[in-house]
Amino acid sequence: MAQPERDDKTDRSAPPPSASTGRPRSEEAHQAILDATLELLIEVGFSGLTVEGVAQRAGVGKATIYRRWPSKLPLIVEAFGELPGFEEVDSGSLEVDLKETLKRYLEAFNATSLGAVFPSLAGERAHNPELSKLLEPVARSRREPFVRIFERARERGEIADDVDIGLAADLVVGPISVTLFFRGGTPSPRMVGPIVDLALHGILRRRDD
Amino acid sequence: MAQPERDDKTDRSAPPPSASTGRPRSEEAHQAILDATLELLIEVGFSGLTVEGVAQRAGVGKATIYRRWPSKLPLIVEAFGELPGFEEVDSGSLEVDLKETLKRYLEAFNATSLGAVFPSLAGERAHNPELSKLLEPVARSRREPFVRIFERARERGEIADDVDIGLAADLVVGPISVTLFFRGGTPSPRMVGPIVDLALHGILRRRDD
DNA sequence: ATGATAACGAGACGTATTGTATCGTAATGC
DNA sequence: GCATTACGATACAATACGTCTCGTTATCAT
Repeated sequence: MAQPERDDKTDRSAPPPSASTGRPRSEEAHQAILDATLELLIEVGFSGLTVEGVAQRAGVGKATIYRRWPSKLPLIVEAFGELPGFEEVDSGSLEVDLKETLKRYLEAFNATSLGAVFPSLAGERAHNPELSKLLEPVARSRREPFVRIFERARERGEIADDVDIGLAADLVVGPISVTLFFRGGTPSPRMVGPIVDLALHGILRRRDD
Repeated sequence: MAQPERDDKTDRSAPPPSASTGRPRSEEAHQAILDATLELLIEVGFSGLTVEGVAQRAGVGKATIYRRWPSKLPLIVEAFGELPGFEEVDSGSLEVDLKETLKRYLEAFNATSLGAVFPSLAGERAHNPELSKLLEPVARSRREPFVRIFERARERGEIADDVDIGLAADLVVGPISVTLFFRGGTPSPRMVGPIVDLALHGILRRRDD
């Protein structure tokens, strides 16, 4: 009681600094909470997820959750971050790299229901700077493989020097983003070929068609 | 009391069919509610918006809101639909049409804070079929101008017959969608030129560069 | 062993929000 | 002027968040 209150509201993931004794936190419970969060996030979405529901499914008390995460949001973000990424491809060909990476990108997206979860979080971001900061590395890790593919292609001389590589990456992923967010659909792997062809060669009719 | 209850939960926007008498609904209150909803939607976002807050700002009672909309969601969607669209361009040139339309698209997006509101709604869509249905025409109205631009370009022979026009539209809008949703940024009108150039001519180095 | 310490599951609690219902009042039609 | 319906205000039950307190259990230091 004489202790000043912790005003650290952002990180309860580690036990208090003075704690080298006492019952250790259950790693099993920790993982069960993350698993349950992810399951419910997929099932009922961001706004439908309740901490009570997570606690019940994980078989833990609510306090066990709040001991680790200061609020619902960081819990969701951490569970979200557990989703696996996708492997990069380096075949020596821009077109092959793009098609294969985009295919894996989509497969990871659909297999993990990232497509159902990410929009929920993205929607909250504009009015929640903390969430925005937490979400940034996740978004970046999805973009970087494409940036690297284009950097390698530039070194090989496959693309012009004045092509904005970041923009090229966004152009390739763009139709998937549109399908997901604007149209509310599930991006199909069948989109990959046409997307890459169109992005690489352009929409205009070529003289040598 | 002997009356069967209305199970129509989706439309209270019109007075009950039997009502040709009594005090008419205040059109002033109606508009004040929509305005307040839109203001608050922009200020505090989807999850921060409360019906109580809308009632207070609009200077009406909560019942006046629930008399018109069955729940918070349809209210938000209707307020959202009040946002203005953007004018189409038909200059006879694909490149000019695209750049000018995309510029207006972005200006409308930013001026109306649609960019701050749409992601919130999009995120809920996956777990709310009703919202999905309500959101569809909004999304479609933003896409159709681009589809028409490409249809006219095809008639003029500017693009090949085998180009998927829907995909082309998504390709042009794609980087904006990526910026908005994945990166949480505000799309700048300065993106328009590079986007259209890259989408039209392709990422690959042309032989006649 | 034994005691100090902290996490554990369970659940009560205060606050806030949603959506319903009920006030007395005000506006419109017959 | 009377029936009818909307009005603003507010009380209400249900639900969720986040805090707190139970009695219990696991680990460390001695």
